[in-house]
Amino acid sequence: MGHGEAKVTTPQPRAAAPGSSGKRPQWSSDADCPVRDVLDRIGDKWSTLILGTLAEGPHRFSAVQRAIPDISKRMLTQTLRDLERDGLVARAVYPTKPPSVEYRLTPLGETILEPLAVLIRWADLSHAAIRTARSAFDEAI
Amino acid sequence: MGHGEAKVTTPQPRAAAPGSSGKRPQWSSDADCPVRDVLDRIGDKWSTLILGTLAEGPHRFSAVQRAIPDISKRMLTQTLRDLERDGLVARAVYPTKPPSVEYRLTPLGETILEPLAVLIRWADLSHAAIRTARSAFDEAI
DNA sequence: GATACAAGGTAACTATGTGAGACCAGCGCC
DNA sequence: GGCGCTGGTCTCACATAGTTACCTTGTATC
Repeated sequence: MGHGEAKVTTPQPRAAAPGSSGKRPQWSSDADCPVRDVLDRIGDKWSTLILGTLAEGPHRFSAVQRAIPDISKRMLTQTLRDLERDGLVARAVYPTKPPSVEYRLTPLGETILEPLAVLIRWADLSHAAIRTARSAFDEAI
Repeated sequence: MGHGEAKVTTPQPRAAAPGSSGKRPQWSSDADCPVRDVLDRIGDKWSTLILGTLAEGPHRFSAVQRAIPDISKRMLTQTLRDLERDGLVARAVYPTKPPSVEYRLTPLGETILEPLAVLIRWADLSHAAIRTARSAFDEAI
């Protein structure tokens, strides 16, 4: 069945906060809030780095690891699996002499690149101000 | 995500990704990478919710807590402090009968609203596809 | 036989984020 | 005096994220 070997770690649904009640603005704290979903995905330590790497084109497992030297194999595997589970990354196994596995962005995965780029642009523009504010705050203590 | 001190991993200069034409991508895994800074800030559980609440106007401490019912006082205080430290939120104390504290976005804080809105728009558009992919993946196990 | 690579799996451990809830100050109220 | 409100701080405990290290299967190389 596709690439899916029968052995996969048990998927752990991310539990969310108990239901809130009352008005819901566009910023909802509900469990099924899509924002929460997205931020839980890209908010971790490695997802954006991996997406950025795959944005340059398909990579094999070890190629991703070379591109992001300080990631451990375990986290690379796990993050890749999570991204695959969410349909942002596709995994293809080629039965070459040493079997090689290739990861690439799906069409859906490509669409997150632009929102991410907007955020990155903001980060680049603002990080000087943030660092200044941070220093000022820390010295004011 | 990293609250408090920035956890500095050993900065590793990385070579150009294989297969790419030597262009330096904006996706760096360096420790002082602004993207990491931003995602560490907004990637946590409450920051975006608080920013969204304050986007509607200044709020007092307890008003924010009413707007986000499932946040604990501890996390509210801590996240507000972190946002203040980064210059995204300003804190003003008024010596009223019970002293009241008002939080509002700084001009810098206002500027993150748009990148965030772009991301939220993507999340809204894509969360159906993500959930579908997730279900398919989970059942393929 | 020993070593290395491919792409992982797994266990043991640590670090951190988050939550629950007690406690604190000053003030008003009855 | 006792209770509640304001905006916090504090400690304890837990669950999850993340790291390190060692294991697998098979082929190729030394």
